[in-house]
Amino acid sequence: MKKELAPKYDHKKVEHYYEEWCSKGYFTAGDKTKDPYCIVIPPPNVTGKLHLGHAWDTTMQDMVARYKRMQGYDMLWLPGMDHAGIATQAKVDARLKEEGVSRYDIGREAFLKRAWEWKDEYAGHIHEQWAKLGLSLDYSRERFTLDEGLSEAVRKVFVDLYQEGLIYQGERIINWDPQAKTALSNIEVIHKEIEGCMYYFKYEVQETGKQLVIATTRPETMFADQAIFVHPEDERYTDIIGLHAINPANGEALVIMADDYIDRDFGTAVMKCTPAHDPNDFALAKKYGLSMPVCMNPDGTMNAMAKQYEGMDRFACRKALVEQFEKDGVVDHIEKIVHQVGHSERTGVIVEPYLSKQWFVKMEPLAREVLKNQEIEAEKINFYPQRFEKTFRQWLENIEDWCISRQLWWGHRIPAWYHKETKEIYVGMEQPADIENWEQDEDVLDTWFSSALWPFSTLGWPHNTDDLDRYFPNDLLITGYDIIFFWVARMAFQTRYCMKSRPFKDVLIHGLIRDEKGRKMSKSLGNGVDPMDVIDQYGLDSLRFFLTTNSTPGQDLRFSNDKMESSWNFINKIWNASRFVLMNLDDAMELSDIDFTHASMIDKWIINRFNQVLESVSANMDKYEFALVGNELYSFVWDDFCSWYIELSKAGLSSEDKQVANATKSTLAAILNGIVRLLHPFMPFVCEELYLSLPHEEESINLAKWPTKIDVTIDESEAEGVSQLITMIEAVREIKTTYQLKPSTELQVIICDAADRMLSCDAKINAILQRMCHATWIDELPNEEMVVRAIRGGSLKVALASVIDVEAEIAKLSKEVTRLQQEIKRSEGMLNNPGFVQKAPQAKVDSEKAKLEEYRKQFDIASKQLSAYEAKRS
RNA sequence: GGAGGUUUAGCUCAGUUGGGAGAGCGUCUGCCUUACAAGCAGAGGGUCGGGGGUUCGAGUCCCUCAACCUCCACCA
Repeated sequence: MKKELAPKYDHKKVEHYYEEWCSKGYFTAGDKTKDPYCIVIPPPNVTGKLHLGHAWDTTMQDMVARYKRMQGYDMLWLPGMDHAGIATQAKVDARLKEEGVSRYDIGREAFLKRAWEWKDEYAGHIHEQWAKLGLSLDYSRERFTLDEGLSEAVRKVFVDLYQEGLIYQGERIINWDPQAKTALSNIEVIHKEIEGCMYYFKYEVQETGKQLVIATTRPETMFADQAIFVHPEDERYTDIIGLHAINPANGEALVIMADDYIDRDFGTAVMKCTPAHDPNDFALAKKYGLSMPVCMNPDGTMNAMAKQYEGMDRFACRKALVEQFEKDGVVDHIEKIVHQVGHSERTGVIVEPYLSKQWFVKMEPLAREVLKNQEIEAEKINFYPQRFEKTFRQWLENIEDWCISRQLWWGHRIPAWYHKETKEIYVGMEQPADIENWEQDEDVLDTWFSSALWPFSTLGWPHNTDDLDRYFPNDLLITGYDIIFFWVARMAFQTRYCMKSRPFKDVLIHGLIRDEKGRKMSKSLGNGVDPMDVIDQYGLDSLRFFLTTNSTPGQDLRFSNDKMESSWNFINKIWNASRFVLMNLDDAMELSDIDFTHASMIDKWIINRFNQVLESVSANMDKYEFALVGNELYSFVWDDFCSWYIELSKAGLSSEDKQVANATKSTLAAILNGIVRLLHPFMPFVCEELYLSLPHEEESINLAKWPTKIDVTIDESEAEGVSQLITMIEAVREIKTTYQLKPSTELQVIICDAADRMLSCDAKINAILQRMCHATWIDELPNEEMVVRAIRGGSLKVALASVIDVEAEIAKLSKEVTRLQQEIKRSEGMLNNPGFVQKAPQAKVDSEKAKLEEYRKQFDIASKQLSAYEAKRS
């Protein structure tokens, strides 16, 4: 059953197959007669809608999935979403705020109910968008990071790591987000350059009355200062070591201590030590056993240590304190500086380094295992492009312990319980039997703790499922370079720990998508492009082709409306080519009717080109070089197939000889069917429409196989004949343009061989010349001046005495002669070089010899003609 | 302070083991040729950021300089 093809390409009328494809189970994995291939989707956050970056990331995955399916793999592309702890909680908080309540008003249980409602709502949006993007996901295996199975996996990993001593609880300086009121890991802190001040304050040495000047950027933390440090060998200060200085903020005496951590060249080389509010100070305090009081509340306001400033916001306190110091003459001077300050990745507020009790993963042993396995060929994760492995390794080599507890409600609650009386701690998969005597840890785990398990938790781990056995390790992961640390590295060590394996063999890293001006798309700039709008305007197939053919692995991609249009035009071109083919095929034609027995040299030429393209396209697909594939298909379809073959085929189609016409029809049908299959990973919808309209085998292109070489070969003289024909046509067209003749002007041409002997007319070629460029090949040498053009293997001449511009022809020929001389010189140089002849591949040497021969022939013809014109002139 | 990226036609970018500089868009000229004017046929346009080196041969490999960008680590 063939489909009718509409006269005009309209993406909106074509992109409707998705539900049908899903319901027919084309994307459901599990055919055990085939080899498995598995990709898991990077789970999008349930916080919002998918943006163009998601469209790019998932389109590449879909391309691989469709390619692998066509190659005969049992392809599993597993979908899922991430609960995105802090981000989702912030969204739900905001929604509650609109209703005038806070999460504390409604309590943990009711809050979680609201969060699940949020999740359901946004999961719905994401499903709609995945459908719009045409993704060949196996929805029967969809997972969510907070679902029951994944939660079990999370608990098991936590318990195992805890029991091995790789998870511990500790009081440390962590990054505190005072808005979300939770701890953050290091990589959730974005360092941004902002303007600030370096405040220089005067301290009085208690014992001597002398003045010390000490710098700080955060005066409000002075209430928690515990000591003053100088360098032990700093002669300026050696005499005051062991004495005390008065803290101007609260009048307390701070002991002056010495440690070689102090940089003698920085500032005044005197540092105040605030153990609970700075990681370096904390380390010093630990070394010397100083106490570590905290002077702030979790919401970023000052606590009772700040005396009259209690309850004031940290920055308001800073301002007020400095004003007070100005009045009191404590300020030595204030320097405006630009410095890096940590901001929360999610809420954007300035992060407070803060002493707090949290859970940590001890990273060094886990990272070491990953690094060790990167040395083993069968165990390493292969990065595409390779340079990203360096990024990955360097992070693991300099890793710090991972703070995994979050003071949130939305997430996996930490499976630790504290005994109400004994304060004993219990960590286990299940709650203690006598639960009434225990209280569970209030905190939840960092979202990335669960995402780190994604490659195997989604397949059923910790249970031994068939899927786990079959699809793990995954074959490929595709993601952006921005989450190598967040996610790729964490999957690497958690998978190594839990599964004693790499999570996936290959990881393809892509860049970020930017707007037309090259800026990052962001909410604050309001320059985001909604993929759904693009799809509405140009269609999904155009978007997919744009995304995959205008990008280089690992490089950023700039959105461009011009290139979207160009993608659409390409699809339109294929559409029209298909219409042409369909108009010329017999309605009843099936693939089984294809017969190349009487194929012409032109038919063989395009078949040969197709075979070449197929080979290189397959090789580049295997290397994830989608842009190279797309560009090659673009020029094959547009230039070779449409501009040359279709035009040349018109002669064959109108041939009296039925067998010849049938061979041409067969070639048109076979090549176009092959093209549509090669393009299916890029543009599944239009390819389905075309596939079903043309002679085809399967009920859907989703079931079609990746093409194989067509078993028709072209011999050398035939190939030469086509090349010669093409250059003839080009020569005639160029002459007509140069002499401002209408394209429809009938010209008579003669063809000469390399020795300038006139060749007699070939009727078939003549018919083609007629059709392609309104030229007639004649046998008689005209008795008048001729324009000459080099063609493959000889020359083409046209009698144009009345219009020949001798000077222009001389100029043109001189240029040509010079060019040929240079080429001959270059070619001879190469071939006379023993190094080249001995070392270069034989094929290279042969082709160079052939080129040289051709150049010499053309040179002879051109120089002879040039002298003829010159003689004429004088 | 470390690491990485970019620099090629007017614009946006390709250029996979070193072997005659490419595409899309834009520009100029001519065409409604019965698949496509969202098209067809021609044409013009680049000392491949600068300098040096390796090589018979460098956009491609090495060194160096410059400009722009990104990430990581940052100190009171």
